[in-house]
Amino acid sequence: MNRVRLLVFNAALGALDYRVPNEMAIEPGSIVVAPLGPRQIVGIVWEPERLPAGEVPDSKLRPLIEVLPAPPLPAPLRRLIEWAADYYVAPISAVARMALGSNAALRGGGTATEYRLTGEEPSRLTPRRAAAIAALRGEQATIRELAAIASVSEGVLRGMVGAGLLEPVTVDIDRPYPRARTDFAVPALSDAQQAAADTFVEAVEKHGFTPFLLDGVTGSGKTECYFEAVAAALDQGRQVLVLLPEIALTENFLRRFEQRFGVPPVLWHSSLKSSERRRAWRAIVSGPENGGAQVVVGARSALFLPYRQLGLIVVDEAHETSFKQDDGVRYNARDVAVIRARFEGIPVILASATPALEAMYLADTGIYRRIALPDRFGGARLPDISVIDLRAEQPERGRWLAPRIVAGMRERLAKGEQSLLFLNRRGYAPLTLCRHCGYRFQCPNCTAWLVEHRLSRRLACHHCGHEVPVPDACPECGAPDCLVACGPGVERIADEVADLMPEARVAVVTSDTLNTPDRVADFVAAAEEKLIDVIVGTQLVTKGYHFPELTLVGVVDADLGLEGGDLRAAERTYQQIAQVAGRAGRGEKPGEVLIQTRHPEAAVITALAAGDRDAFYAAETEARRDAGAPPFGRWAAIIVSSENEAEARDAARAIGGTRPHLPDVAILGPAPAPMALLRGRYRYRLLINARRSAEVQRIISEWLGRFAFPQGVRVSVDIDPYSFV
DNA sequence: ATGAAGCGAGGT
DNA sequence: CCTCGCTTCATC
Repeated sequence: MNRVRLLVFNAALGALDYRVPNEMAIEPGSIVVAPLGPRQIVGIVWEPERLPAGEVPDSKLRPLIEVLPAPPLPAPLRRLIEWAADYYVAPISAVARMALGSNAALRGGGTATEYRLTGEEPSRLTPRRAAAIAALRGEQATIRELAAIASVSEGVLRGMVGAGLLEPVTVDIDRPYPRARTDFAVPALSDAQQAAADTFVEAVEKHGFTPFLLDGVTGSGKTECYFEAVAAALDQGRQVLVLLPEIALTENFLRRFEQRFGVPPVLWHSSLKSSERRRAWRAIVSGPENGGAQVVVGARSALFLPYRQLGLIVVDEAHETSFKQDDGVRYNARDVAVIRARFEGIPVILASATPALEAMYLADTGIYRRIALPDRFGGARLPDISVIDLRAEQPERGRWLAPRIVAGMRERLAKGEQSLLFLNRRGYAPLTLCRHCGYRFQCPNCTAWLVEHRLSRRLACHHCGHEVPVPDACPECGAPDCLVACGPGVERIADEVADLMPEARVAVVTSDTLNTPDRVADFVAAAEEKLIDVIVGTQLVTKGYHFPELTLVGVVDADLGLEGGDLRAAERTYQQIAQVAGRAGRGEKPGEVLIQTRHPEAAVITALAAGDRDAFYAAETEARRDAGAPPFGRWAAIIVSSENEAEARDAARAIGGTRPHLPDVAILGPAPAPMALLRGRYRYRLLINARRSAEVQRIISEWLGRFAFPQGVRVSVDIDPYSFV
């Protein structure tokens, strides 16, 4: 009897045993189709000793149906999946799912029919067709995807196909990607860059697990250094994965990549169209030969893909908190990247100007190899940083910018240089209230105020997407014209700049305004051509951009990130401000940074002002040590949620009532989570603080494994949480 | 997950 | 005696 164990993509089922038909060739990692009741499911052949399952007699086993035409998941990836499931206390099926692109990709081959505009412009157009033509210029995708892009129904587009406005294009799913040329444009590196690049190249050629921390100040040219390591891996016929924190970075990044290698990389992110995803996945699994993927640039979800021949992983902006996934499997891509490199036996480069404290600690203790680039490229100097004490230097009434920032911007405008104002708050105002009765606009689904967006004339919740038009009268007392905006968002700051300097050209840069690659490209081009004088932006502007004429950075509210009692608040504030400060003075002209705060004495602010990074890390290290926080201790959260408040509370209390009592483990709660209502679900939270030596994951899974909860209750575990909401 | 089976309440 | 809506159970 040829018996085999499958990992199936369902947490409740987990592992099921099947019989292998005689003529079928399978091995661990094979992706197969199996019968389940009346249905067919996809499963991955797994080593039975590594995937426990209930005993089922041979006589009950049904035969596998077929092996899918995709390479088996390699052993290092299977070990990584097991590791992540254990470490993050997540169902192994949920982790394994991230390795598979889509069901369609598993079949591979074949063609897809996409559509594009024919360019015909008939004299008479219905409004929907006109809107579709405007939205779809330059797009080519399936009808369904085009319908989503143009916000029209599929029926409209089908009608347009019939009318000859759209034409079908047959595309080969597995068509090859162009080859990268490692000698396309070899850059001239500084001595420090060359030394770093040489170290990376040597590690890539030796081909063993080596974790690097590429610790280089903003503007030091980290990317050029690791591009040489990428080139070395490609020359060896291996693949490279470059993880980036946000899709906003890619436009800029892609350009630099193409300038170095002559072709764009293969992209992987959540908003790929289905045919793009299919093509990318096939190329990734088929390896670097024959037009397969050589370099994959992706968001964190690219980390679990079945690369055939991985030779190097790079995590750029490795300190970014968006590498931490906050729903489903709550993994941190930065940490998992290092583990993957270990299983694959390859180097991994974590690049950052402001490394996470954990990474600094691992570098200090010699576990990571630190490669430092302490100077800016081309002799540019780091900017001068000064602090504006808002209690002493107050903005005018009803304004948010202190006179010194305004004077600085006027000076830059007169000289034809650019200014950047940073405020990590989208919209016009974070809170709207009625001056008559005091009514505050709150989200019905979340514990959060509705944020006024004046550009779209709406009040929006930034957590669940709930939106309402701004009303004319108070919904509570009915008084007309009584609503007042409280506090500033970037739109309000932009208004203030326009008021103070009517001749300045102001650009608001947030995820609302830069929501497509085209808009990002337009913004970058406009900034580079000096068609913008003042940029007002959220954290989107803190990274990646290089505008030589930008010489003044103003931080509107440095205290914003320090509120809320978040474990990493100080670190994140330091990183954000250091990153945005790094946008100033990247060219020949020196930069200046002005930081507005009400707490100029805070350790973060004094360290920033003094340019003393070591002082900040030293203070933060001691604070973490005292709090038993990472890297010295461990935190974990258990989040219990339900649409029914009482159900969530009861489940959380039931869990709390059976808490284990262990000497190395402190368990706090349950208490309502800081966002007690999120997307319509009531949330309770338990926090676990443990010594490093405690086996937190085992304790939690044994603790929670005893419970059976009602249908609507979800219990999720967050190991090493970043977000404390 | 997801469909089938089991079961009590209420309707014809 | 049937149907509806709900819970429980099995799927290898």
